[in-house]
Amino acid sequence: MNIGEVARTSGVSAKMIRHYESIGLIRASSRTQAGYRQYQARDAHLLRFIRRARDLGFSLGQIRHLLSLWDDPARASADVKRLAAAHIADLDARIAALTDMRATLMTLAQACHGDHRPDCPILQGLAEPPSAS
Amino acid sequence: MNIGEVARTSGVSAKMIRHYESIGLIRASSRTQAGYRQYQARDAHLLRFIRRARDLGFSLGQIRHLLSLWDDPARASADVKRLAAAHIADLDARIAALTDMRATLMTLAQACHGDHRPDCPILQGLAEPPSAS
DNA sequence: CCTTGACCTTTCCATGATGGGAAGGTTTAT
DNA sequence: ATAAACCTTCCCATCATGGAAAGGTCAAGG
Repeated sequence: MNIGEVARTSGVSAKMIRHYESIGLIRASSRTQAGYRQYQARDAHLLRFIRRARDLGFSLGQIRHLLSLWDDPARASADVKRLAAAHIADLDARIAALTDMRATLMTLAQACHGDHRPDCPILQGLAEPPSAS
Repeated sequence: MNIGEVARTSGVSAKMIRHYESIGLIRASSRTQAGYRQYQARDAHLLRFIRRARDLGFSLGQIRHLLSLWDDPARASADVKRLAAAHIADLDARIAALTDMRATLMTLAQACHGDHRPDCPILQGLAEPPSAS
């Protein structure tokens, strides 16, 4: 399989596959005489794993860790769970931060007439210290 | 006021103030003979505006727009409100994406024993196509 | 007057994950 | 033989931010 085909079947772009190889996330594939990378079905499997982990928001560093656990028959599932729990905590923090922004912005936007006049509570809210009340 | 002081009073780092100047988000300040940037109270005010907008998650591009509206006495508040609404929609999309990740990950993590054994539904979920059920 | 420490200056590099594009080689099909 | 569709490496860009280097300036104290 050339890189284009494995990209198609794994959902990871050829660009990213080369990148993952360059940072050592995946092992360098074999090459044809012309220098083309050659992949097997298990490479596609691995890339799909990475793709799904990315879709769940894991960083490449965390994925590196997940892959080493995946690869280790003597792993403890507790280690995987701990990694997942840490990531969930991170997601929670990000969701909370975005939700706070959204709430503040909604409050300001709701107070804004949104007409042809210049008076705007949104700009006022940005210009003045956020009132605690 | 030197850059350090205005950084302290505005909450924007000196590094970022120079950066904002270099990309034209704020005008270049006057300089002392020695080349030190000099700021006035209104510069601190402007930087605080930028800081609050950043805290609400606006991009520098959006802030550029917000600043031009802030500066325009003939603005229509509808334009500000539209910008805010677009940003709220963006926040909503990001919150939804993160919430989806969190839910999927929680489902997998809850099924994981988290003990010394290698069997792990989290890794299985990443290795296999997510089941639709 | 000189030193020291706390400022300031510019410039280059790094992050994280991804994409774009250039310049060139290969393979395949017409 | 040629064109299309691949592939290769290398460099650059994103976005907002920080770090560090190498050097100039200023104020306080010996």
